[in-house]
Amino acid sequence: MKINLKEKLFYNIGEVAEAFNVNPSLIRYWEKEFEILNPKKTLKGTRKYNSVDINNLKLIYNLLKNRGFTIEGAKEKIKSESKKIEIVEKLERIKTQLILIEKEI
Amino acid sequence: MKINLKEKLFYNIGEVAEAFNVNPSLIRYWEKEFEILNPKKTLKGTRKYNSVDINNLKLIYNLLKNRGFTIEGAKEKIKSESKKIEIVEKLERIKTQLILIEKEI
DNA sequence: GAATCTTTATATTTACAAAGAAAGAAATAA
DNA sequence: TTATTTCTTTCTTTGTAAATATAAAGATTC
Repeated sequence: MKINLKEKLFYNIGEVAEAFNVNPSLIRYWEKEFEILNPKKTLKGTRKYNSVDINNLKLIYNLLKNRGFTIEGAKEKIKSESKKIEIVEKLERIKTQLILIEKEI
Repeated sequence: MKINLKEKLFYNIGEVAEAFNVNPSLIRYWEKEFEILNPKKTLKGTRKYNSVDINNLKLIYNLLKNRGFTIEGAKEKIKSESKKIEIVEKLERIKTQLILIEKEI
């Protein structure tokens, strides 16, 4: 990324595209393909990217442009990663439950 | 894979293609793309696949068809994996050297 | 004659870009 | 200020190039 995207709360597609050095159409295309990419839109439909959107874009960019995944492959990867996170969270909750039980005993 | 490829020492391209449920042309195409794929050939040029070749095919198939890599991405992945293995081997050799030195002291 | 070979042509899929319309922003005139 | 013009950006839809996969052709081998 040329420009650093950490000054504003929201960015337009042009700024984002320039930062990633890709065509704006590509950013829109990724939006169609990847569920996680969901920038807010103004009433007239202009996209507004916040830091979460930027991070998701970084993730997608990395998988596609650096790590050599296909779009489908990247989708799967993202899904399985988020599943892993879910499982870890589940285990964390179980852990705190168990600690509580231990204390009661 | 439909058929299990563990009975013979060598298989022809037709058997391999059927086992992976792909077109023979695809197997030849992958051979052009992936250096690691190097089946022996008879004097007349007929390909003979042994277990190493089959394993390499499994690896390639898995990266492309299951894990969603592009061809280029899969090539990179294979390279970086083999580099990892090289490094581990290097470290193993250093370890034995160090043990020898320790004993001398 | 069924399977394989190489080379070349073609189909299919994937990833991205172009085109024309609409909206936004900036400069200029009333 | 408030219209008006002008230039830029973004929109969606459609088109297209590149990558990937397969098929065809003609010759050769099993």
